[in-house]
Amino acid sequence: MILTVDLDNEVPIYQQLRDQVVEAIAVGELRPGSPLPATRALAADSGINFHTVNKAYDLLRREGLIRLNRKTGAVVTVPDPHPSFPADWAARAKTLLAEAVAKGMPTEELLATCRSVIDSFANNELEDNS
Amino acid sequence: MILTVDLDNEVPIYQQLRDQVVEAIAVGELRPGSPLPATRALAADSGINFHTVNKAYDLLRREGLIRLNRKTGAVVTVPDPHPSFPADWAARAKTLLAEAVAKGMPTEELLATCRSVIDSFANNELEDNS
DNA sequence: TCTTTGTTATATATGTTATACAACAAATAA
DNA sequence: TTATTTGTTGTATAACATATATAACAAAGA
Repeated sequence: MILTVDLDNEVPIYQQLRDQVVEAIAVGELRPGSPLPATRALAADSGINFHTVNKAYDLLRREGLIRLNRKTGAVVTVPDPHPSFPADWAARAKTLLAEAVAKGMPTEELLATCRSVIDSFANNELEDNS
Repeated sequence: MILTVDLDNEVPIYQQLRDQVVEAIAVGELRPGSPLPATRALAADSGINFHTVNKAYDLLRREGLIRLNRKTGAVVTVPDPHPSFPADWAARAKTLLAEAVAKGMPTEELLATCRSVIDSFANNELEDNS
């Protein structure tokens, strides 16, 4: 599990860490039961404050993606989706898709991009099973 | 052109306004040449400060979606996409799609949701032509 | 001239982000 | 038992983002 931060990026550090963990779960690099680095270790390796890592882990915990305790550290959980998640996600997807349409991207290209990204997740999952 | 704001929403007001304009352009409710409300008028109608409206309009201008001048006010422009836009957009789409996959949403449901949203844009465009 | 429009400037209040230092509690290893 | 490692919590500070308030300027049109 390799996590990196870009201090020059406008995206907050804790959000960068959160996004990388989410993508790692999506591609199957992290599965239910997989451990994440200890907050202090990750902070030292990344050259950032451990409170910032703490905030990223707390966000992931509130999203229901990881579990935290003193015994095992941070561990990926089995997904337990809220009933409202699909609708909430669709609303955010609408905003993102609208931006692309407003900027003149053809709708076929939008769907092709989404399909390509999703396929890249699935393909990585298969590779990890080998 | 009806714009509303939700002060209890965690999303910043200027971002809410920006998102609504983007969606209105995507569905064809706003087209190249369409005027937007004057900053002071919109601020008064929404009960917010006109500087906040100003910030939303400035963001839309920097995104290349509207044009601002003293004569005509804020006007929707013809989309002039940057060459890097599709790649940048794909990176953001990846983050959003990864979240849904990590939360256990089936990939077919993801694509179906995207397709449904895009279709809703296209359908509204046709309705506006009548 | 008067009004309307965008534009710019300054100031204030509140919330967010990130860091720093410190201490506590629980589990594990020596 | 002692020492270490882990997550957890607290306070403090600095920088930046968000939103409001008041004010003034410039350009176009009625």
